[in-house]
Amino acid sequence: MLFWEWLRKALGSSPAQQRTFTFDNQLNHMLRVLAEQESRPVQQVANELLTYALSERFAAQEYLRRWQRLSRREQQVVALLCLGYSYRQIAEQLIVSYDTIKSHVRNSLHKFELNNVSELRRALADWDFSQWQHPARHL
Amino acid sequence: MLFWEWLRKALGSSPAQQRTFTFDNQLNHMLRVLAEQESRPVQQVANELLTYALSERFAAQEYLRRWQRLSRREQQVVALLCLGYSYRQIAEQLIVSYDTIKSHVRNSLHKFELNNVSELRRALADWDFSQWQHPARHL
DNA sequence: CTGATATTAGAACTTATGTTCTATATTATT
DNA sequence: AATAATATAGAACATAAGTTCTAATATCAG
Repeated sequence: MLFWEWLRKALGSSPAQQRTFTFDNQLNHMLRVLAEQESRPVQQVANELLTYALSERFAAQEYLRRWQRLSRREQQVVALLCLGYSYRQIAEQLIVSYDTIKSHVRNSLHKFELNNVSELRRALADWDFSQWQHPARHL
Repeated sequence: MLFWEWLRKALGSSPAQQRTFTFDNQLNHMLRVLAEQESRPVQQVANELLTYALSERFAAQEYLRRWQRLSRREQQVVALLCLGYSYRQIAEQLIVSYDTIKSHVRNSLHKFELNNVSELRRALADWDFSQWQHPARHL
C-alpha cells in the first residue's frame, strides 16, 4: 500500500476542501525567481518544494524516534558532532576524556543504527543543534 | 487607476498582489497531519516548509556552481563518496590507486571550499547520485 | 535494597582521512 | 607547437575515527 493511500485511510478518507494558501512578499518573490530560472509555473514549483519539504519532515521523524532513545549525554555528544566538532573538541567542551566521547559515539551510532559519523551528520543534516552549543544549559 | 491600486499606494508599502496557491489532496492531507501533530495552524506550517525548501534550493545552487568546476573524474569520485563508499572502495571501482583517489578528493574539497568528506556528504546530502553507481556509463 | 542504565575511562588495536610535496603522462586549448 | 588542465601515483607523515574489550561509579525505578 502506498503511503498516500495509507495516510488517506488513516484520516478517514475525507473529501478535501480545496483550501488556499498565501505566502508573504519575500517567499512570493523567491518563488517567482526560482520559477523564472527554471521556466516553470510558480504553482508547480511551489508544489514541488512543498512535496520535498514534507517528505524530508516525515523522514526526519524516524530519526527523531531514535534520537529520543539516546541518553542526555549521548544527545549532547551527537549534537556537537553534528555541529562539526571532532571527538577531541567535544571532550574539551564537556570536560571529559577523549575515550569517553568515543564510548558515547559508539553507543549513539548503535542506537541510530548507523555505521559512522559521516552517516549521522548526513541523516541529521537539517536539524538545528544551535541550542546545544553551550552544554551548561542542558546539564 | 483602480481604487485598490490607489489605496495601496496611498497606504504605502503595498503587499504584492497576494497570489494564492492550492495544493492537491495528498499534499493537503500531509500538511494537515503535520499541523495536527504540532498543534499549529496549517498555513503556518506550510509557510515554514516552503521557507525551508526554498533556502535549501538556493543553497544547493551555490554547490551546483562549484560542482561544475570539478573535472569529470573528480565528479565521479565525489559522487561515489556521497554514495557512502570509502577511498579504498572507490579506488577498486575505478581501477586506480588509493593515492589517486586521495588526490581527487583533495582537489574536489578545495574546489568545494570544504574541509572534509563529512562536510561534503552533508552539503550534498539531498543530491541523487544513483546514476553514478556504474562508472562505465560516464567514461 | 537491587537490578538496570548511564556516565565515565582506559588498553590496544585497525582503518580511514587529511596534509604537503613531488612527478609523469595524457588531453585540451590557444 | 606551447601552455594549461587533467589524471595518475607516490612518499612521508599526522590526525581522526572505528572496534573490541573491560570496568568503576553514579543514578534511578521498582
